[in-house]
Amino acid sequence: MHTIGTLARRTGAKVQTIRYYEQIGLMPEPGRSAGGQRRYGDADLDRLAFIRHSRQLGFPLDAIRELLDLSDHPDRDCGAADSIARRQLREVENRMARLEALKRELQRMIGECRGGTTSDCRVLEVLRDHSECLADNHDDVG
Amino acid sequence: MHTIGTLARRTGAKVQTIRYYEQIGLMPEPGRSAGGQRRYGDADLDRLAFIRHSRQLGFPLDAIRELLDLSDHPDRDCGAADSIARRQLREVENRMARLEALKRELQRMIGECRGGTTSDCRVLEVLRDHSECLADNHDDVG
DNA sequence: CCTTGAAGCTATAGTAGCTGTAGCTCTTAT
DNA sequence: ATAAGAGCTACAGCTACTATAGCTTCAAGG
Ligand SMILES: [Zn+2]
Ligand SMILES: [Zn+2]
Ligand SMILES: [Zn+2]
Ligand SMILES: [Zn+2]
Repeated sequence: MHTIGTLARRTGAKVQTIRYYEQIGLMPEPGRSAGGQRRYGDADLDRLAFIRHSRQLGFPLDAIRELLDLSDHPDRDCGAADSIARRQLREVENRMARLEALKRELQRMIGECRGGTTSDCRVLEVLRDHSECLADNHDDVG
Repeated sequence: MHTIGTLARRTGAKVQTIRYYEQIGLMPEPGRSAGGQRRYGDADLDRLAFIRHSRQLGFPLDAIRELLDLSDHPDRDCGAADSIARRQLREVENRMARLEALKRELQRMIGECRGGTTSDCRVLEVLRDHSECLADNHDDVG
């Protein structure tokens, strides 16, 4: 039996985060000690580790909910799990592409500034006027 | 004189977003019509365009607050503006590096899965056990 | 002048995923 | 018996908006 603090230490999650996961139904309500403190088993530890690891790989909580559900049913087809992972990969690739574009704009405006007063600042000029940008439209940052 | 809707159309911001910027002090309180509706001048339009453009380049609102302040004082040294932009560039580069690492892990786990049931799913195996990962620790996702 | 529909108003709650705080109580070791 | 440390609930706050409800104002057509 583990306390919530032990789970936190073993998984790297904050104590409040574990209670939050319980609140939103991602972690089950655990048993309680005589005094009302949470007591967890090894299965809870595994589940929390799964959640934290998935979060570190960027999966949103509702995707993790589905992944946990699949993981709880060992005889199902794994296609669903794979497609969630592929969706996450596409999401990561999209974000990277957007960031790459931002990076280029930032590098350019920083590189073009020759110092002086803010009235001559190339950085501020670009921010004032998007037509100074390379891209003709920036996608949403997300 | 422009209505809030005109500002929204001209800058791509939502009407509620403009009122939100006013509420947090990023946009000034504009004049009002006899009936109490907001009426903006061209300077407000420029300011909002500056804010939206900066947002599209990923600057957080408090950085934008500083940039606006610098932009409002044309005789200051532009070093401060440049260093805000450089900070933002570093932020973008960090995020990209983290995403690159995630991308590799996702690609690998997807590529290794040979289908079958969820008990054999390589994706779920990796999520269960971080030691299956390439990286020995994933940084925060942010 | 009157009507009508679009646009504006305030206030409030919700989004994602936590994190921090206040003011308690419980556990455990000495 | 006491005291430190950990746990408890409940709630506020974070970023940057977005959506809704229920109302009022504006501008154009008749
Ligand atoms: Zn400069
Ligand atoms: Zn631009
Ligand atoms: Zn699979
Ligand atoms: Zn891992």
